[in-house]
Amino acid sequence: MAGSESYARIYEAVLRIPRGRVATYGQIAALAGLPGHARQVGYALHRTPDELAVPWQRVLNAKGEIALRADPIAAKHQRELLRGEGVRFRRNGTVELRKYGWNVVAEEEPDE
DNA sequence: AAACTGACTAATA
DNA sequence: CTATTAGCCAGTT
Repeated sequence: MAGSESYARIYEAVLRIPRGRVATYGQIAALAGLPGHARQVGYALHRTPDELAVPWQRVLNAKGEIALRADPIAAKHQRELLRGEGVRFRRNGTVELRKYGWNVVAEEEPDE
Protein backbone atom coordinates (compact mmCIF):
# COMPACT_ATOMS: atom_id res chain seq x y z
CA MET A 1 0.00 0.00 0.00
CA ALA A 2 1.15 3.40 -0.81
CA GLY A 3 2.77 5.42 1.95
CA SER A 4 0.65 8.50 1.63
CA GLU A 5 1.98 11.28 3.78
CA SER A 6 -1.52 12.58 4.25
CA TYR A 7 -2.46 9.39 5.99
CA ALA A 8 0.47 9.69 8.38
CA ARG A 9 -0.55 13.27 9.19
CA ILE A 10 -4.10 12.14 9.86
CA TYR A 11 -2.91 9.40 12.20
CA GLU A 12 -0.74 11.88 14.06
CA ALA A 13 -3.60 14.31 14.41
CA VAL A 14 -5.83 11.61 15.86
CA LEU A 15 -3.08 10.52 18.21
CA ARG A 16 -2.96 14.10 19.50
CA ILE A 17 -6.50 13.90 20.82
CA PRO A 18 -6.35 13.88 24.63
CA ARG A 19 -8.13 11.16 26.56
CA GLY A 20 -11.72 11.89 27.39
CA ARG A 21 -12.01 14.31 24.49
CA VAL A 22 -13.49 13.90 21.03
CA ALA A 23 -12.75 15.57 17.72
CA THR A 24 -14.62 15.90 14.45
CA TYR A 25 -13.34 14.82 11.06
CA GLY A 26 -13.11 18.42 9.95
CA GLN A 27 -10.97 19.21 12.95
CA ILE A 28 -8.66 16.30 12.28
CA ALA A 29 -8.44 17.26 8.63
CA ALA A 30 -7.48 20.82 9.48
CA LEU A 31 -5.07 19.64 12.15
CA ALA A 32 -3.49 17.25 9.68
CA GLY A 33 -3.00 20.08 7.24
CA LEU A 34 -5.82 18.95 4.97
CA PRO A 35 -8.60 21.52 5.43
CA GLY A 36 -11.79 20.49 3.74
CA HIS A 37 -10.70 16.90 3.27
CA ALA A 38 -12.80 15.55 6.08
CA ARG A 39 -13.96 12.71 3.89
CA GLN A 40 -10.43 11.57 3.32
CA VAL A 41 -9.87 11.51 7.05
CA GLY A 42 -12.67 9.03 7.41
CA TYR A 43 -11.25 6.95 4.60
CA ALA A 44 -7.82 7.01 6.17
CA LEU A 45 -9.19 5.95 9.51
CA HIS A 46 -11.00 3.10 7.85
CA ARG A 47 -7.64 1.91 6.56
CA THR A 48 -5.91 2.56 9.88
CA PRO A 49 -3.37 -0.18 10.64
CA ASP A 50 -3.82 -1.70 14.08
CA GLU A 51 -0.08 -1.45 14.64
CA LEU A 52 -0.36 2.29 15.06
CA ALA A 53 -2.95 1.93 17.83
CA VAL A 54 -4.74 5.03 16.61
CA PRO A 55 -7.61 6.08 18.90
CA TRP A 56 -10.00 6.41 15.99
CA GLN A 57 -12.83 6.03 18.46
CA ARG A 58 -12.23 9.61 19.56
CA VAL A 59 -13.10 10.84 16.10
CA LEU A 60 -16.77 11.61 15.56
CA ASN A 61 -18.70 13.33 12.81
CA ALA A 62 -19.95 16.91 12.95
CA LYS A 63 -23.16 15.82 14.64
CA GLY A 64 -21.17 14.38 17.53
CA GLU A 65 -22.21 10.81 16.89
CA ILE A 66 -20.43 7.64 15.80
CA ALA A 67 -19.61 7.94 12.16
CA LEU A 68 -19.69 4.25 11.31
CA ARG A 69 -22.52 3.24 9.01
CA ALA A 70 -22.03 -0.36 7.92
CA ASP A 71 -20.44 -1.43 11.18
CA PRO A 72 -22.83 -1.12 14.14
CA ILE A 73 -20.75 -3.60 16.09
CA ALA A 74 -17.64 -1.48 15.90
CA ALA A 75 -19.76 1.57 16.61
CA LYS A 76 -21.03 0.00 19.80
CA HIS A 77 -17.49 -0.89 20.77
CA GLN A 78 -16.45 2.68 20.10
CA ARG A 79 -19.24 3.98 22.30
CA GLU A 80 -18.06 1.75 25.11
CA LEU A 81 -14.47 2.90 24.74
CA LEU A 82 -15.46 6.55 24.87
CA ARG A 83 -17.69 5.90 27.85
CA GLY A 84 -14.67 4.36 29.56
CA GLU A 85 -12.74 7.55 28.92
CA GLY A 86 -15.37 9.68 30.57
CA VAL A 87 -17.34 10.76 27.53
CA ARG A 88 -21.07 10.77 28.15
CA PHE A 89 -23.43 9.98 25.32
CA ARG A 90 -26.91 11.44 24.98
CA ARG A 91 -29.95 9.24 24.57
CA ASN A 92 -29.95 9.64 20.83
CA GLY A 93 -26.37 8.33 20.72
CA THR A 94 -24.71 11.69 20.24
CA VAL A 95 -22.09 13.52 22.28
CA GLU A 96 -22.20 17.13 23.36
CA LEU A 97 -19.42 18.54 21.26
CA ARG A 98 -19.96 21.80 23.11
CA LYS A 99 -18.49 20.15 26.18
CA TYR A 100 -16.43 17.16 25.01
CA GLY A 101 -15.24 18.72 21.78
CA TRP A 102 -11.46 18.94 21.79
CA ASN A 103 -10.42 22.55 22.03
CA VAL A 104 -7.10 22.33 20.20
CA VAL A 105 -5.97 25.86 20.99
CA ALA A 106 -6.47 25.44 24.72
CA GLU A 107 -4.85 22.02 25.00
CA GLU A 108 -1.92 22.50 22.67
CA GLU A 109 1.30 23.99 23.93
CA PRO A 110 1.74 27.70 23.29
CA ASP A 111 4.99 26.84 21.59
CA GLU A 112 5.07 25.91 17.88
C1' DA B 1 -9.55 5.38 -17.94
C1' DA B 2 -14.42 6.83 -16.54
C1' DA B 3 -17.80 6.08 -13.10
C1' DC B 4 -19.02 4.82 -8.54
C1' DT B 5 -18.50 4.78 -3.65
C1' DG B 6 -17.64 6.37 0.98
C1' DA B 7 -15.78 6.54 9.00
C1' DC B 8 -17.68 13.90 5.95
C1' DT B 9 -18.67 19.30 6.28
C1' DA B 10 -20.75 23.50 5.68
C1' DA B 11 -24.28 26.54 3.83
C1' DT B 12 -29.04 27.35 2.93
C1' DA B 13 -34.07 26.81 3.50
C1' DC C 1 -34.41 20.04 14.57
C1' DT C 2 -34.54 17.85 9.27
C1' DA C 3 -33.78 18.17 4.03
C1' DT C 4 -31.28 19.56 0.14
C1' DT C 5 -27.03 21.01 -2.51
C1' DA C 6 -22.41 21.29 -3.48
C1' DG C 7 -17.52 20.39 -2.54
C1' DC C 8 -13.71 17.33 -1.59
C1' DC C 9 -10.38 13.29 -2.78
C1' DA C 10 -8.64 8.43 -2.59
C1' DG C 11 -9.74 3.66 -3.38
C1' DT C 12 -12.70 0.10 -6.24
C1' DT C 13 -14.91 -1.59 -10.12
